[in-house]
Order: sequence, then structure tokens, then C-alpha cells
Amino acid sequence: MKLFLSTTVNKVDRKGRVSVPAGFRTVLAANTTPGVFVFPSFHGACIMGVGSDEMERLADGTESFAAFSPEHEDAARLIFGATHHLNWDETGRILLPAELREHAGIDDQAAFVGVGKRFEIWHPERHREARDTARQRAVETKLSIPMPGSGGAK
Amino acid sequence: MKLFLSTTVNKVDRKGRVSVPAGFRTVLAANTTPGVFVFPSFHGACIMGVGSDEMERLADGTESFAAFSPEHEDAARLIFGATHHLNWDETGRILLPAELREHAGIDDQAAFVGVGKRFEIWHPERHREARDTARQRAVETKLSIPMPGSGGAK
DNA sequence: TGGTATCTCATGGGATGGCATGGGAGTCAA
DNA sequence: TTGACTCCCATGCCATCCCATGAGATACCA
Repeated sequence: MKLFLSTTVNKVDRKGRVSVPAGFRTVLAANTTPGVFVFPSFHGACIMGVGSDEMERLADGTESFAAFSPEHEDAARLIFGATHHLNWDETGRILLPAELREHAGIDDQAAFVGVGKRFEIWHPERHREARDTARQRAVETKLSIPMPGSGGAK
Repeated sequence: MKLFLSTTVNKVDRKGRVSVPAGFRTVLAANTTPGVFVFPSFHGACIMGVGSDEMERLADGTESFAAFSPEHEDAARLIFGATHHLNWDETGRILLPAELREHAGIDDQAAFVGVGKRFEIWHPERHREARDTARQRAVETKLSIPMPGSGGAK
């Protein structure tokens, strides 16, 4: 299985263009539909990015829940209503919609952070802060890496 | 089953390349996806290395927890965001990302230490120190190895 | 048993191509 | 005409590829 891994900081030029890291492009290209789907994250000041297959899975997920909970109906509306489908150009660059750039507070640099089946786009400094506090929390809760057979965390 | 065993110290050249010990390569090559997955250890100044199968189990672990706890979402972000997938060249060398080299304080030499299903990469001197204190602790606490089905030791 | 051939590995360095980045020109709509 | 966006071309750095060397281990043979 292909996963989005590692963190890359790329430049956003005056036209608002950013290179999608080559490794991420490879993962995205393995999807049924080419290109990348981006939408604002609920949890933090960042942009979420997924391939078409994961996007579809997300749709299935919200759909199955929608019948039972109005919150998930809201979630579906929020996600899909704010999602953009972007294709990169010959050199691998996309144009981030201003609305998403503002949500993440991105100006001249963008950090692409792999999170397995999806990835996030952050303002580099904001990401550093978020990562540090997450790390802090992980240490405080004595979180260990959930390794199979180790009984997991906690 | 193949395991990562013994310790090998290899040179890091000016370009940042290191030979992965041939024995380790053999173990890694038995995985579904070729190459090696490396990420910084949370607990010590070293780099962790695993094959694709172990990485996938790790991914499944974080994923199953992610739905229920924000801490594990943190864990997923921390691990995947810092993980690099490296392929060795014809001669068996990989290029250690500068960010990981710094985390482990590695300059011109790297110690590959087998730890069963995974291995660690250390600055040789740091490893010697860590190993000595670990040995000390083991003697003091009368450590024994917990075996599955044996009722376990503490 | 001494010596030689061969193989595997680790290591060095030059060359090449991929990738990120910058900018110009063309197109379309407001 | 201006602004937003899309192609297209140019550039520089760095990761990777390729070739060469040397050390150590093992096998082979006289």
C-alpha cells in the first residue's frame, strides 16, 4: 500500500503556485482519478489533501452515518462543499485556492505533511508548533507507538 | 522468520550516503515493498528502521485508534510526518535525510544495531553509552525477557 | 599448507537527470 | 485594460546512477 510519508516544505510563488512533492504525486497518481482533492481541516489551521479513492471512502463514510446523525450530515456538507479538485501542471505545481490558503494562514511557504492515507498542508511555523505540542502531549500521556503484540498504547 | 541481528558500524561519506549492512538488506528485501522505512525514535537519539510489512502493521495500529482518540491521531501525524521511505542503490547505499542525521547526532559514522523486527541507527559513541547504561539497568532490575505463553516476566 | 583466484561488501568520486523554482507570453472574462 | 489563470521555457541544486578501487573472506589447487 502506498502512503503519504515525511514532511516537505515548498515555496509558494507570487502567483500562488506550489509544487506538490514528487513522492506525493506518485501516490496520488495511483488513484482512479488523477489529481488531488483538498479541503479545510476541521481540527486545525491546515488544508487536508487526499486522492480520489480516499475521497470516495470518505463519501461512503459520511453517507452511512448521515442517516443516523445530523452532525455527520453537517460534516458531509462542510467537507464536500469546501472541497476543490486540483490537477497539477507539467512541472507538478498546483494553484492553492485563496480561501484555503487563508484558512491555513499560508503565505510564501507551505509544509506538506504525510499522514498515511491523507496529507496536510500547513504554514511551516504553525506546523512546527502543532507538532511540538502534539509531541508534548504524547510524552505526557506516556503514549507509545502502538506496535502489534505490545498491547498498544496507554 | 528473518530478524535484524548484531551491530555494524559503517561510514557516512561526504554526500551523506551509508551502506546498509548486507545482512539487513536481505531481511528488508523479504518484505512486500522493497526499501527501508526510517523515522526518529521518540525515546532516544537514534533513527528507527523497519521493513514495509512492519511499517504497515504500524500504520494499521495508528489507524484503528485514530477514530477514537485524538492522541492517536497525534501519533499518526508524528510518525508518518517524520517517516522516510528509502531505496538503496546498486551498491546497497541509502542517503540519510539531514533531519534524521541531526536527530541522531550522526556525522561521519553510523552504527546499525539489530533489534529483532526492527533496527536502530546510532552515532557509534552514543550507542556505546546507551548500551552500557541499559546493561547496567538490566542487571539492577534483574531483567528477564518476557516470553509469550510463559506467563511473562516483569 | 602455502599461495592464488574469486566473490562479496564497503567506499570514493564523476556524471546525469529529476525536481523545485522563477518568469514571460497567451487566453479569457469582468 | 486589468487581473486571474494556464502553458511553455529556463535554471540551478541535489539525489541518484554508474564506474572504479580496496579490503576481507572463502574456495580452490598444487
